Amino acid sequence: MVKDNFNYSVSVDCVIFGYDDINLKVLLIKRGVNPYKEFWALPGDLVHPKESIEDAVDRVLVDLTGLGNVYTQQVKTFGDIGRHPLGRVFTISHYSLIKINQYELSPLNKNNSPSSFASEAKWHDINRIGELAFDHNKIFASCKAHLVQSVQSKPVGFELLPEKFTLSQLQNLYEIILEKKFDKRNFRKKINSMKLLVDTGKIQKSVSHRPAKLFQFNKVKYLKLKKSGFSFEI
Amino acid sequence: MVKDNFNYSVSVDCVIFGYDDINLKVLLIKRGVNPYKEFWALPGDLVHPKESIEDAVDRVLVDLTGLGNVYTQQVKTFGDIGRHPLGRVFTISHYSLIKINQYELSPLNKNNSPSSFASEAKWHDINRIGELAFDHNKIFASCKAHLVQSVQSKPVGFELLPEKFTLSQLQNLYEIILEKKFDKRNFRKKINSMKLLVDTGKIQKSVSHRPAKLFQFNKVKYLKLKKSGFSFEI
DNA sequence: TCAAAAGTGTTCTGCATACACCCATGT
DNA sequence: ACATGGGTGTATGCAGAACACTTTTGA
Repeated sequence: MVKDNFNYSVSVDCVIFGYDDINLKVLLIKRGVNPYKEFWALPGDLVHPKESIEDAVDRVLVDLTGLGNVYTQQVKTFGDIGRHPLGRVFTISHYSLIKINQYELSPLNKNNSPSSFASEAKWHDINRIGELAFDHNKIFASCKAHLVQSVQSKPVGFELLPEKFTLSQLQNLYEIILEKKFDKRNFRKKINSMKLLVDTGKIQKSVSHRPAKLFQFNKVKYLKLKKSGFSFEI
Repeated sequence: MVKDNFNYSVSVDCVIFGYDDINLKVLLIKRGVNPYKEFWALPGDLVHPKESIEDAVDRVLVDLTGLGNVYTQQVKTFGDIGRHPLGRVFTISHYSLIKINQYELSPLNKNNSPSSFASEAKWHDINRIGELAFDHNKIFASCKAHLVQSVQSKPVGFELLPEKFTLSQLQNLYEIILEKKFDKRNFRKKINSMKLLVDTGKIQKSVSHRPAKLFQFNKVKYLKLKKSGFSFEI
């Protein structure tokens, strides 16, 4: 293996999902530099020489959102010859699920940071993202499809909800991701039968209707159950 | 983006699964060169400059097995800093499912071919693969886990069976991959209810017991059904 | 008192499970 | 004739689906 074989570049791209109680959103940046200046794009950056793939993803997330400790899933690597005009760049796509109410837009355009490519960052409704830079529409589609699969067999939906949430919020989230309606009573029966939610004893405030109970996801219990063969299914 | 950012190398690695009517097997090569000389390893090669990821995988497969048109699934990209002693090499792992009876060992050590790393290629029982080169044990584990998931929601098991197969072969395959037993009558009821197999009218020959009917998987019908919302579930 | 969403049980249907015997072939 | 795996049906239980009304709050 000679030096000639080390001519490629590798990046990570992140599909950052959030849920605002109405729709599923994705956080996009508007590119302030060429190529694809003024196009909306997935946030991402090159993997640095002394950094693992996971560290690069975390760096992008922290830099853009200020959030660490975020649920992240590697999805697929894209490396078509012409996908980047400046050379052969492979990009390892990921999606992250964040609690949108914890999100605060970081100041952009810090030097040498992933968001230094960006002139703006904004949440977009996942059904209205238009034409993105590079092959990012393809990447987004892969990540969305992966999320749809994942949410049905792993309790990852909770990563998109606040710490304390109502059953209607949970149901609405599933309805939006899976694009189908659930019967309220049957949905609650199923969730209840898993015994993974704990009633916090608190209720919603200042809603102009009967306030709903607030629940929390018991992750520790889930991990124990999983070890003994339990599988989460919606 | 300057030249400095193009210092990495990218390879593909393939977990090639086969099924010999008894066990699930993986095709490994014994490395004839350093690093990891004499270690068993997953077949793989660098992605060439003018070649897509998929083409690189196909090249590895054709070179080693002579088989084209093989079911292949990208799984995960590994790029830890120390994973390759000669530099930063990212590897995009895949698994392939082949009909083991179509497989013929190709002559090894052709120049400039993926198998030029190899002194030997051999099928290994998936439960007895020992310590592999690089991080290939981790890669194998990922691919195996992905296969286990996949086989339960997609009809990929048929890729491991001959064109015409018996229901017992099919059941045994699932039992081995999922490491659990099925009831013969219930298994057949389920398979039958999907109406995806066609009775070829032929039967086994030269078996010292009642010969079994041979079936074929109707892929065209599956693809149609899938479009209208059908989902394969074992 | 009205509007809005929360919360709650029962019936029915269909699918998963459990289970045992006869059949066709080669030796 | 015997050994080996092939092939088949029924009864039971459980989980998913369909379905409507009362409750609690803010305005």
